[in-house]
Amino acid sequence: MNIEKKPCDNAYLAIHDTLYVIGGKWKLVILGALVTTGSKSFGELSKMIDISPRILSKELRELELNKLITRKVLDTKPIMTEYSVTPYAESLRELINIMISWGYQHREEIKD
Amino acid sequence: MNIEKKPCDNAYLAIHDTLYVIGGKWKLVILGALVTTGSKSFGELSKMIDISPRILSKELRELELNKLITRKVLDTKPIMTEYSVTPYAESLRELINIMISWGYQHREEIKD
DNA sequence: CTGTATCCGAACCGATACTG
DNA sequence: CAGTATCGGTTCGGATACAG
Repeated sequence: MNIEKKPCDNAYLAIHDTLYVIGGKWKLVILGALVTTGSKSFGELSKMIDISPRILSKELRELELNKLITRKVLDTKPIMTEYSVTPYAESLRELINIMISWGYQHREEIKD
Repeated sequence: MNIEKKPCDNAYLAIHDTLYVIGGKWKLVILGALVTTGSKSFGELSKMIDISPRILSKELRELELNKLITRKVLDTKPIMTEYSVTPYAESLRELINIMISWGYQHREEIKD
């Protein structure tokens, strides 16, 4: 997907691309949680953002594929994992912060 | 929705709120088109971003409800419309610009 | 031209049970 | 604890025809 586009790509196509990577109901929420509160285990994330394991698993896999997070298996018993944002994901920090403040602000705006 | 949330809202909930307003496959693409290239008619938007009329209509209605765009009916024959971003939507311009540049940049990043 | 109505397949996603 | 398998419901969205 998003391949075979004309070279004369323009702005809204770039937005399309971005949405393809971090769009959907959960990816930015997950990244936001990791960015603002640091690395988390699978279970911590699951509770924190109230998402079912099936979906969380899928989303984390996709984020990892896009090099936005890393998965580390801890040598515990039973096994535990640790998900962290990559340095590359730092490039999204500004985007995430804007989303957060816009969310707060919009809730006020809509009160009418 | 997104009402009845606890007052101790936190970052990922704010992101959730933002995504509720401008999330989905099309809203930011539409806003991006309007922000970067100015007001457009229904048909222009439809061609520009390659979206079916049914979806476009629905998305525009929702954006209007959230006070992000305005719809103006022109006194032509046959009738035409003009969709524009509101001043309020300017608060999203920064977000949109980041999305655009991130989209371009990510395409490079992923080339491996 | 600007939408709406209908149809219908695809994607999404939540719950739950279960394996290692 | 971490994650997968299965199931089923809901939403999404594309195509098309059509009405004002």
